[in-house]
Amino acid sequence: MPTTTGRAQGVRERARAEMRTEILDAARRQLAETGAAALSLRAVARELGMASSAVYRYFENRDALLTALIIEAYDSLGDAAQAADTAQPRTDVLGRWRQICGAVRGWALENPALYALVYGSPVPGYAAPEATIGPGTRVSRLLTDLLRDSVTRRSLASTDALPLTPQAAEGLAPLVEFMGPPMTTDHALRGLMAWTWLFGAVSFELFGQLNGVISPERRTDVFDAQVLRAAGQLGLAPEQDA
Amino acid sequence: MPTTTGRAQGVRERARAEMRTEILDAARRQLAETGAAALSLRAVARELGMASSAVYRYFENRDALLTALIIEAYDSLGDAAQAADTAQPRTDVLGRWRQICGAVRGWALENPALYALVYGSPVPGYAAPEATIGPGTRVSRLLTDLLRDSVTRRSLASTDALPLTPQAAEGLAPLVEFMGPPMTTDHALRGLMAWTWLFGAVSFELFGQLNGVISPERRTDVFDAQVLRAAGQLGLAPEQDA
DNA sequence: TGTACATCAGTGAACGCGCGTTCACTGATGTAC
DNA sequence: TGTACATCAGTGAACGCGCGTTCACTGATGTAC
Repeated sequence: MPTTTGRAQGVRERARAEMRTEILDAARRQLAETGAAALSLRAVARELGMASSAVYRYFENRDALLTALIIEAYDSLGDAAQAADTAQPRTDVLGRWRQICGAVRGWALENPALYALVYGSPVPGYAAPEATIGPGTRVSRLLTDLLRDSVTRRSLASTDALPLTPQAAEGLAPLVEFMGPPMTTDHALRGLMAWTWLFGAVSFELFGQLNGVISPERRTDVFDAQVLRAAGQLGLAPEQDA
Repeated sequence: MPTTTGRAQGVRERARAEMRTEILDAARRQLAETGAAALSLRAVARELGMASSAVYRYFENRDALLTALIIEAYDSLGDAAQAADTAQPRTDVLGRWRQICGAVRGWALENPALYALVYGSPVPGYAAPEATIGPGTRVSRLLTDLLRDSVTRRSLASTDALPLTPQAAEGLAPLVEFMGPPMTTDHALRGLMAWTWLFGAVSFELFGQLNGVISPERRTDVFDAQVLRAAGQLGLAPEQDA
């Protein structure tokens, strides 16, 4: 029945969208202070000067708010990493790897609460819905594409593939499929380790595990050094590997 | 004034200690269900059938309970890793590395809530007191000792030390000191990456990041494969490195 | 060994607080004729 | 262009709940003589 004029509804919809982002902004701010588990609808509403019940016009419940924040986080991180990637010449795979790593770390340092939300311990009692899966794989997709470019350009040494048990190869099968041809099980294992290292390094730094281990003012330098070594182990910088 | 007979007080003290561990047990159980942020003194007391105020006879407040759990977690993990280490011949550095990694992962899978407590996102509003620092370094200490044994036994190749910027070396200085002589900056960087990878891998598995990436029933195999590769990169298995 | 006293574990009520969610409502904005 | 009606954002009170912490208390256990 709504034979929308388009313009008029547009105004209301725009107001709705604005209010929605205002709520998300406030929620993001609060996340930083209290953590995901203690994120409170009422506090969000309070910060915006509105009745807590009004938030329900925009989000079905607290979990829906959390889900929106998670998707936002994955998307924001994905954007940052992708921008860093495409700013490099496509052929400069080492440069792309370094830029992606730096972007992931930089984004995490700027948005520690959002990072913890998606890469920290799961929020108890909250099960991430399927809608978060897609955005969650954007960084992996970038790394995969990078690796594939390396392989097809022959700059990834194919000679030093190491042996693997059949069981391990079987376990890596979904990842090989995600990577797509012509990627092999060996590429999958290397990529998995690089990916694991990258987020392990960022998590360690953010979650305080490096305190007393790496001088705070030199963390970027140490991170960069690790990025280079990881590139060698990935096979991106053959002259460094062995 | 208390000219303790020793025996009598011993009874009371033993009862105290027992009650304390009962409270900690209940708290641990609850941690698994609700997460650290939602850990509740009242719920712990309820589970033990006592008044919530009684808990204050044993722990000054909620944070003190959390601190006790954190120390317990670090100690329990440290025990597991140490037992795995010492079960291997001291000269078998590769075997020790594999066992330590397996023990860390195994402990984490058995105690996911405790693992998340110490290696997950920090609990908002809770600042870990100094008492947690010592127990927190036990695994790093094991890995460091292992690396040193490798070096002194010459089974860690010293020829393939890669270049490092002075800034990165400076940042690694506290770690080099922690490792003690004769460890170098290169050893520190390698050790840091292995340590980062290990906990990154365990966190990814526990926090659900491997869902859809590695077949659940083959995760142990894939983990073992990574452990071997990491050993090569660490320099523990020279025949695999390069 | 027996008695007076001190210590201390545990109780239960109370404090003030914040939470998620529902619901009947008001009033402004948009729609249809 | 003007009017009757529908839609919908936002309100405020209420629901039932759980939380950490304090405090005066009771009664059992241990201590000193």
